[in-house]
Amino acid sequence: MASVLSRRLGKRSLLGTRVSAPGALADGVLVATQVPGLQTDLGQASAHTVPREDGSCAPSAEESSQAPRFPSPGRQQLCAGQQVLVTYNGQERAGLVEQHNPLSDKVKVLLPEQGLQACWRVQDVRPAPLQPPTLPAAGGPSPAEALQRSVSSNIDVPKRKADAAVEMDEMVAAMVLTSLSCSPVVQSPPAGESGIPPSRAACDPWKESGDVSDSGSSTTSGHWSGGSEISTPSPPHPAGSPKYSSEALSSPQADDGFETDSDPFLLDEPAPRKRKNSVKVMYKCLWPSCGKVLRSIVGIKRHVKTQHLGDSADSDQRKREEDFYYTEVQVKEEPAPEAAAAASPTSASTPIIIHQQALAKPEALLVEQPVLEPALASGALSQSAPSSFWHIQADHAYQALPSIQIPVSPHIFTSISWATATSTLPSLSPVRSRSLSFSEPQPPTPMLKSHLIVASPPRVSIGTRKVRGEAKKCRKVYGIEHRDQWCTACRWKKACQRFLD
DNA sequence: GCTGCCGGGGC
DNA sequence: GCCCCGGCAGC
Repeated sequence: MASVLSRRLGKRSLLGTRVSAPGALADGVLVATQVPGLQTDLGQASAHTVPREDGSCAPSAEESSQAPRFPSPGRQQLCAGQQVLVTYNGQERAGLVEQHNPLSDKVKVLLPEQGLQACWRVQDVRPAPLQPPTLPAAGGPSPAEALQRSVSSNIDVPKRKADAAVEMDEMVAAMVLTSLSCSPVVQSPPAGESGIPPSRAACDPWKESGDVSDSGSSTTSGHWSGGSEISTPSPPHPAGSPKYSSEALSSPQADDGFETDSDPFLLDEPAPRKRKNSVKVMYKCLWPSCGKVLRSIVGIKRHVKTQHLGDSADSDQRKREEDFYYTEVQVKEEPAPEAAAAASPTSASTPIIIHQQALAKPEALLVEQPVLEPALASGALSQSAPSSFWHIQADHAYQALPSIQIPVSPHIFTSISWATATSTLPSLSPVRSRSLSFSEPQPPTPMLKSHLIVASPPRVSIGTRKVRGEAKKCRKVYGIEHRDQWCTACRWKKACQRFLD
């Protein structure tokens, strides 16, 4: 258990770097390595690392607090296979660079002597031929300094026993808050889409890809995080980086933005308020006979821009126009086997398209994620005229009506009866015969401004009170004296849900 | 009058 | 959201 806790703490630690020794220690569990006799004060040690905006850590004690916290221009770039020296167990060890992640300044080093791999911060790794540990270069750190620097890689592994749970709770709380700050729920309304700040836009792929694993340290898409679980999770990047975006794109979970099971932060956690009844906002292309549905604004914008508007148009004008060619739709997150069966192969076989536009603006670097969720039933829409989902939701639990999404054209006078919906959702009560009708005053053009179209069943009965059902009701069956056996609706003097007509 | 249930309201 | 109830309408 202690090891598990330690492991969880390791994965959740935001404070710095851990060193794991999977080969030398049992089961590859992350174990804090400490330099003997160099028990540094935690507060002092933590001053050695300052989290930067890109999720990496930079030494700040030596580089002075007034110095700008940017990567030093002379930061060493290590290449794979390069021989380096690292401090391991208080001793200098020769190792081979396996990977160097410049963004997070982490270097994956293979220690042949110990037969293990581990991650070091780049400043704790010294190229072997250039900087022998016992021969500090001119202006280089003294041996004492070198030792102190080496300690910084271990600063975040104090012996935590009693307050470990408390700290973990704090970390979890921080993660939750962090993720909430980018959660779709708080997403700004579409009216402000065009004014999305870059940071905001950069935040979208993170939340929409649903894959926040290795968000900070793993920016090379699969190379860095492969194998050991050494990578340290870091908070989401406030400012998006191209590499980061591409990483999110190539995530294997890119087809399910809400699948957070792989989230290392939440691993082994009791499912936190699962997405029951969660509604997801997606964006549908309104271009005639397109109907593509993407989960990010930037994705749909780029889709419209590249696929329909073309690149030749003036960029400003294009940016304005593309807003007209998509709409926001709400998607209920729930398994819908019927919808999945009805989905056309178009949606089922849609490949994941990754756009790598190194020179484009940051938002254009976000992945275009075709919707693969069967619940969306996008297959039925993908090749149809512009349409929207009417998200209909029962307003009372006793009505036991699952919310349904009925694709209709917003431009056509539409009349939907609940009986129609029953055909696709058998669990719906056929009793409901209220008609749902609405007409769109807008001209029949695809120029539909992005609106969140959410319609609930009209509460006003259209003049006709529901015809009394023929079936026996709970009242008749059980009698007044057994009122507790009535269905809830009957108890509440609502339409009986047990004995449907 | 009995019954079903809509709409409203309290908590 | 859960629960109750007044009141309306069909029988």
